Amino acid sequence: MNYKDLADLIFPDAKDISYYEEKYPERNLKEGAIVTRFAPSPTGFVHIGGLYQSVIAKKLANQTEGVFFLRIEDTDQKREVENAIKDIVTSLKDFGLEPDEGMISETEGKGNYGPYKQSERKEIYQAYAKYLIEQGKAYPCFCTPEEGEEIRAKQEAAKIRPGYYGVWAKCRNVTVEEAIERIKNGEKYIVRFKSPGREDRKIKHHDAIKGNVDFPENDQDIVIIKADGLPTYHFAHAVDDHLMRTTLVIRGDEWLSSVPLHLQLFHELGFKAPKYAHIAPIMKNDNGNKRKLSKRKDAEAAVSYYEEEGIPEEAVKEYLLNIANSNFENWRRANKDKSIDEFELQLNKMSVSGALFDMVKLLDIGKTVISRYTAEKVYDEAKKWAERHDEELNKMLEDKEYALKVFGIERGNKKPRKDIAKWSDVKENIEYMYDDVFYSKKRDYPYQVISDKEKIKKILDLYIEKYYNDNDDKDTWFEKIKELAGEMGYAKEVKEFKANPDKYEAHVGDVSTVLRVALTSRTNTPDMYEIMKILGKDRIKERFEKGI
RNA sequence: GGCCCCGUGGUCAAGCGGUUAAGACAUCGCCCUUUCACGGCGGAGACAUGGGUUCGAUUCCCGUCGGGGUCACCA
Repeated sequence: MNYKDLADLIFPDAKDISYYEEKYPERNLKEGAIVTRFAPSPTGFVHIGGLYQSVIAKKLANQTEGVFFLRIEDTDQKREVENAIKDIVTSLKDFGLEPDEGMISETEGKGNYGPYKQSERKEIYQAYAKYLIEQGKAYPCFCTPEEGEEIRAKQEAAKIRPGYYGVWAKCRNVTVEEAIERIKNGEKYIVRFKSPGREDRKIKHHDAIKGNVDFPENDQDIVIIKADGLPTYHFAHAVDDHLMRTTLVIRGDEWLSSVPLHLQLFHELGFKAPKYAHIAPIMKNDNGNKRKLSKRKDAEAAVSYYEEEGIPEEAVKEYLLNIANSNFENWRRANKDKSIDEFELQLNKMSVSGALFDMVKLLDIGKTVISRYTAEKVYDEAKKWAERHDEELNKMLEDKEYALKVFGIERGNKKPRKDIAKWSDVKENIEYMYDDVFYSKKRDYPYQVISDKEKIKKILDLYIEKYYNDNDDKDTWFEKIKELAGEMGYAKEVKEFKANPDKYEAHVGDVSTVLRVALTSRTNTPDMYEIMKILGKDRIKERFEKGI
């Protein structure tokens, strides 16, 4: 009896691997094209780190006219979470990161290298596991999980390196005959890789991001097929990325230390190994210690958070690109109107260690991104957000024509307003332009320098009766406020006031403040001329009457 | 603990043996301005540490300290 008999006994129905090799041929792409993927496991919501990887992967594929695909790694059925796949697919779509190939919904895949869900590839993994067994490069292991723990405990007690290797790999030397007999007797087993590695030898790895990294060879006989017949991550990675003809594996750097194993697997399977790019995670400061953004502790770890807060997808992507390649910022400044698709990402410029997540910076980018939008776009996005998250704002925005005027204030000129960082800022920013909302809420009138009620009333009355005219242009409009200041005995120019502080009680700016506060109940607003234009005389008058 | 990686202002980071050690965000001041947001100008603020190597180290080497990752029938 030989390895072949053993392999046939374990996987009687498995196809010969030549079947798959022919079915999934080399891709016919131009030289240098990168085939890469996002390969999450469906264990919950999409993490910002996953989005980060996807942004990078998609960009690299696009830049090189390659392929970006989505593969679902669901080989651990215990951890699977309902709707997770749907969530992954829609998150990518929301951020404009649709894969060229791979899963496009909970159940459907697109492309010629599928299935793109690992649980549907069971027979493929088994074919390759069988192939390894036939070659004596893998073997059935009869150790129970409990025995495994015992071995580990002994190793820890003896302070030696833990794991299934060398003399500890009990089943490695079980003869074919014995193995066959034990299997026939119904003994439970898993399949392990027979590692040809030696811990005292080094391997060299060149990572596209981390650079040159040397490791000891892998000598662990890791399991490749679990008790449930599904492969472990390592084995599935080797088989899938070979068969899907991946050229560049982009993944989190928690995988870096598995590289020796993976390279060995590729080698023993007779595959050409892909290149690797291990990305440093996005971190968070936690009491002086850095740690990865955590799904459990940090709201901002979930991609859905950004949608809920109304932070534009574009801002999130720009921020991520910023972390990826710090020269993005310079590029952006030099190319204000270009699409980020035109920016060329370089892997070797990526940071080797993890960056702290900076919400302040993200929001700053959000402000800039939104300031570039037209009133129409601001309206559309704000409306879309309001429909999902803010009923009151949604109602305010029903009158599109009016909303467009409001959003049009100081927008579209060379120095557009930068006061909205995220859609959830919008309501607070515009609510005073809506009578219903404005009058329904409790308002303070924080008058400043001129706070005497009589004087305020006089200013307001004079202004609306004598000076205000719907048809004034901005210069005339302001000229009149100056005249009003003069009539009140205040300085018509701020400079004059500053030159003669004792001579005047107040100046034109203070008069403006009175008007502004009466109008909006706040001391800070965008351009008051434009606000008055939109409000019109009747509403201005009404506000003056109520604002005293 | 073993192995691997990393250590430039508060944060993200240029730098790659000789620099007044860029830039961005944040912060402070001034200017612009009827307020604010913007914009402009300016300020403060950094090479973890100790040894080497060198005419000269932020840069190269070693140690120390600090941080991160990994050591599953999880990915």
